[in-house]
Parts: sequence; structure tokens; C-alpha cells
Amino acid sequence: MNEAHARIYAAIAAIPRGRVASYGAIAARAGLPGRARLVGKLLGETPEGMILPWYRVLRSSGQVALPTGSRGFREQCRLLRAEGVVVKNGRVPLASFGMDANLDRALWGMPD
DNA sequence: CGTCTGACCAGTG
DNA sequence: ACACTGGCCAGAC
Repeated sequence: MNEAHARIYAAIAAIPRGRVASYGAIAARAGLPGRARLVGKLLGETPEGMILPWYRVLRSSGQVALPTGSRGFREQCRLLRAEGVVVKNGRVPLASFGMDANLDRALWGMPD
């Protein structure tokens, strides 16, 4: 566990309930712009019992990164839907649930 | 040292 | 919408 790892974990832990963020956004928030792969690498080796909202991290396209249909994939969809996030075909509409979707919510009063 | 491999990404066509 | 490119970099070998 080094400094970069700690900052990445902190950035993920900071994603509000019912919202999602991309790997790239997490990396940037952790002060490591352009290093989305490092975020993915870290999550890949995240211990089972670790308390972390890993499922709120998606690709920049809104797609769930895990292989479609895999156990992790289904678990991620389940956890997201459990907090009100819409997941359709393994994908989340970032315009409504992304962390930078404030304007959308103000105009349309979507999730909260 | 060199090479390969990722829960990735933005740009281009 | 899809395919490809070059960029990213820590670890395994």
C-alpha cells in the first residue's frame, strides 16, 4: 500500500451513494490524471472483505467493466440497483447518475 | 534489462 | 454504433 493506492481508495470511498464515477475520473481525483488503468488494477486485487464502494466505478462510457454475465458483473448491477441506480444492458446513463450530472438533476429532478 | 498484460481513455475515421 | 491507435504504468516473468 503506497501513497497512490491510498489516494485512489479515498477517491472511491468518496463517491456518494446512488452515484457513479469513471476510472479516469477517480484517477484524476486522486491526483493521478491519465492513470485509469492503475485504478482498475487496484480494484482487481482488492481483497474480498474490503469495505469499499468498488461497484460505483464504471468505464467512461457508463459500461460495467467486468465481463458481461460474470459473477462480479451481476453483483455490481445488483448493488447499484439496490441504491437506485439504473443499469440497462450492463450500462448506466452517466448523464443522470454520474458525479458531474448536477445540471441534469437541477433541470429534471432525477435521482438524489 | 525487455515483454506482456490489464475492472482504462480520448481521439480519429 | 464500431475498430484502431497511442498513451498510461505497476507487476509478473
